[in-house]
Amino acid sequence: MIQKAKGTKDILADESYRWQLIEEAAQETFENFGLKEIRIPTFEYTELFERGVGDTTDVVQKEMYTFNDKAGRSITLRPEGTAGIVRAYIENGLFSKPSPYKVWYKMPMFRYENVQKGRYREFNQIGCEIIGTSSYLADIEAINIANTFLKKISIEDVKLKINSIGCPTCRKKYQEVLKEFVNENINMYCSTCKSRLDKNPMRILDCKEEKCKKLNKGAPVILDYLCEECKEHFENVKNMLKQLNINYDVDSGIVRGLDYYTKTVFEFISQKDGYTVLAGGRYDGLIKELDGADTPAVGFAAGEERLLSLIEEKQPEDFKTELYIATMEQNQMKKALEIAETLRKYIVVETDICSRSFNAQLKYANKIGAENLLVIGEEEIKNNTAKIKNMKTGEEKTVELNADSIFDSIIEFE
RNA sequence: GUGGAUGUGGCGUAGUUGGUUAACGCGCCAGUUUGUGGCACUGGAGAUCGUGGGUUCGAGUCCCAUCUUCCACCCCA
Repeated sequence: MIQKAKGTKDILADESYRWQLIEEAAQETFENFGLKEIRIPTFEYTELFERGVGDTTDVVQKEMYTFNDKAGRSITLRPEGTAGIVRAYIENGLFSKPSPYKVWYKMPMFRYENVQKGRYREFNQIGCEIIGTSSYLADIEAINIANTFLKKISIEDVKLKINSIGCPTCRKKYQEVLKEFVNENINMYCSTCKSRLDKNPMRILDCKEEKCKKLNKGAPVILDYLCEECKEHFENVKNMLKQLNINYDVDSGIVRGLDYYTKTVFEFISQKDGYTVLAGGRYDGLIKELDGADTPAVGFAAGEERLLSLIEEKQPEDFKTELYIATMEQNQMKKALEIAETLRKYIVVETDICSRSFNAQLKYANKIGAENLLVIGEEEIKNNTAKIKNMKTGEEKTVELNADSIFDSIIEFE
């Protein structure tokens, strides 16, 4: 038997409406902030991610779905959204649109990693990008949008953590100090940390090994080495969050695994599951890195599967069939279909499509939870009247055999 | 990439130290019921026991390999 590919998921008809709920909430939230939806290709040339996301990152080094197409071009299924959107921004000359350029998206991402809780190889991200402003107010806007969205889908059990990782200038200074600190005890660190020293020293602070954690005590903190501009930016962000009553913790351990981040980074972490449901930050250097003009930007992305797992207990109502039309014999089908066609402008109507017996039709109507039942037989056609029944209460009513009269009595039942 | 657990009709399970046509509940379909569903009863469809090897007269049961799913590490949303 052919199974679904590892790390993928079927979203069946009895749960797709929960996804729609989240997606509708997302669309509403983003639109209320004036963002419009963008859709970009599922795959790009591999180079985009190597340069955009960073070729030393784990995502690029070991998690990409990369292959050669028939003409020998290296293609990669997008592992994240930002690089592609920035590519589209540059390629389509969107800098000539009113600035800032603000978009949101909802699209599947692909990462070849081992499956575990809240993690799939094909997963869906909902996110946004605000391109063209360096103001701290844009950082606030991003966090504010994220916060509003999470509230709208009733996710309260999350903690906002923020940090600033500075700009290339102050980060360079900091990394030197950090390297000196680590170097004093370098042979006591674990082997991965040793290899991180040159490549990406800030990752060392993120190490989960007990001995490394201990060694890291008293390590210099990036926040103490921010340049004037970065420092002021971060202070402004914190002040405004306070004024807006958005609770946050400053966590100097938040480093982010993608190379393009600068200054403000933030994560909303689930208290229950411990994983990040939404994360983002500023990426002032990315557009230039991808051969665009020097343009600041900020954005975030949320994992839809993770959001969903947090609201699993809450089961909103799926839609129900409001009227089932049963026929005694199939020569009443024409009438049934005519009435159904008219009523479908307003309500959900089902009729028999299995050539079932009258009795079997009723059983089916009951099983799918149809709210009302209309029976059409020889008599009804002759007298042009029929009985309509509320399946829940059992209440019955005689109506004229036309859409208006049927619709009216369905309304009356409610 | 590393480590642990798992796999029997659509779903949830049973299957005794290896022994005849793999069982049960739910669900699905039909009938009892050519004029009203839910209840009940009767019948039916549906499983090469994850896959491939091996041991054996004989494997759902034992051995090996492999895959999936779940969980953890790494990393990330």
